[in-house]
Amino acid sequence: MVATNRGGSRSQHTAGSRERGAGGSVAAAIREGITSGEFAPEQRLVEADLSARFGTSRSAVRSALLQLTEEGLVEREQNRGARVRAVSLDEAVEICEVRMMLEGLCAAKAAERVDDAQSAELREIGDRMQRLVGEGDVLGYSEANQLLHRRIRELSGQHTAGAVLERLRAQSVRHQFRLSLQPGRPGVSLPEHLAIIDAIGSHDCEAAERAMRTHLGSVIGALKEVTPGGGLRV
Amino acid sequence: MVATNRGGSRSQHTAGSRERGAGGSVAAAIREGITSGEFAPEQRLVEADLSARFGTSRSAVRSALLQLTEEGLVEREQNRGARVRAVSLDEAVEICEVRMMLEGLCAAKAAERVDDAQSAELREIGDRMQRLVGEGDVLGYSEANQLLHRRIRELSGQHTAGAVLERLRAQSVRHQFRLSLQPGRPGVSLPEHLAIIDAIGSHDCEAAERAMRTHLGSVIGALKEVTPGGGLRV
DNA sequence: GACAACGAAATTGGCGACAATATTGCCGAT
DNA sequence: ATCGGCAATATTGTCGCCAATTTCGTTGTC
Repeated sequence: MVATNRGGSRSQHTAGSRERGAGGSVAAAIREGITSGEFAPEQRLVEADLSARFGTSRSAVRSALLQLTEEGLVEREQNRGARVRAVSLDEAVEICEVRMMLEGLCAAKAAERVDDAQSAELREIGDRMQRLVGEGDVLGYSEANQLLHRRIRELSGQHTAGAVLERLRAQSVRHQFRLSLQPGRPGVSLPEHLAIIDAIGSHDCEAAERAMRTHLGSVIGALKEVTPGGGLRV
Repeated sequence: MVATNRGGSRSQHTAGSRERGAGGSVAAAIREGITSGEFAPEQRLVEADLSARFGTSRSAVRSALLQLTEEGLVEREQNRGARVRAVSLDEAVEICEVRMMLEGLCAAKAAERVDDAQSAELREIGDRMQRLVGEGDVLGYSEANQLLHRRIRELSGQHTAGAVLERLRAQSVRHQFRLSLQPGRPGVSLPEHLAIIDAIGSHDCEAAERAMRTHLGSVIGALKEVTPGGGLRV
């Protein structure tokens, strides 16, 4: 018995978020439901209901919920089921502090690695952001914002940091969205974004890290200001 | 009712870590096996074998494996089973870069929050490290090293960063251990640790962050030097 | 002798059923 | 009317079984 054969040569992967099998697609569906707001925070996620809804078996839902628990999107209690995890404002701030560090790292690495075509692409995103702010397209700006951050992450080549950031983004998407709807917010964050793009384009690692930190520091300040009550849920 | 040996063997784990249910304790056992080196990298983890070994059902092992996959400790391939994930040197370096940022954050926050008793505790750990290095107790020094980093994490009050760091630590424990056995290594890292303790003790956030970054930068350098071949597995 | 096709063994994936536990509604006593 | 105990329900936890897939050994053919 046992088969302790080792030494297979698997190419290293990036711990990204590709789904596996049927259970994975169920997890993706539930994740989508949570991030899109269809499933509200603290809402109970009953296994039988979800299995009926997605037309799969209960065990598929079960393993999906287990996976999402690890990702920090759902909470489970012994014999009491799963529910959508509500991240408090304090947690959202903590997440932003981690982002400040990790995206700072990614920005520095990106500044070190980008070629001309790539920095031109970033500048194009910056131009689009500027135009969208001018047009008052808040939703479009929010999308471009996410795109810019993701692109910088990708350009950094930091798979570990990227995986961590992707998970944290899923957890705090609700706070992010709420913040993006705040009037006057784009006017503050736009120049910060442009500064990041400039620093990366001129291959200035330190400036890129500093600019990214400044930007996320500003996000933290805005988060605290919007809900000064403290650890309220959202 | 055939030989339905249920409830067979559990309850011997009073494990302090708040694992959930039987499946959780199985996950803890497998995790222990991986981090302790009992299960080698790339070694196959056959569900039936593990269930026999731990006296639990195959589904418990199955869900445990799923959880460990999310934690980044095992890899799974469709219809081909699970195996212990081998983290390459490149990945270990990436992990250290993330640690550099996140532990830097924790050090800064710790410097901001510690009271006198806590900083005295840190200084005591520093004294112990110094003594252990003098005695040539490499293993004891490695333990004290982990304790110091963990304690700083705890003092920082940063739960999000702490959770990320804990997961990354489990992934890179093998590289960490290998590095600690390197001759001359303690002599290099000891003063770095003492500098961190000093900075936190004097409530100097910036200095604490800088000292922690310097320390982990040195760890990265040592990692690269020990295995200059590149992305070899360990 | 090498190679391809075939078949048997091993292993995982998924499903339904049953047991354990928590929650809810109900009833009676104070 | 309220509170505590008790039964009914709802939901999760766990198990064994069977199908699907991969892997490995065998055999036949060129």
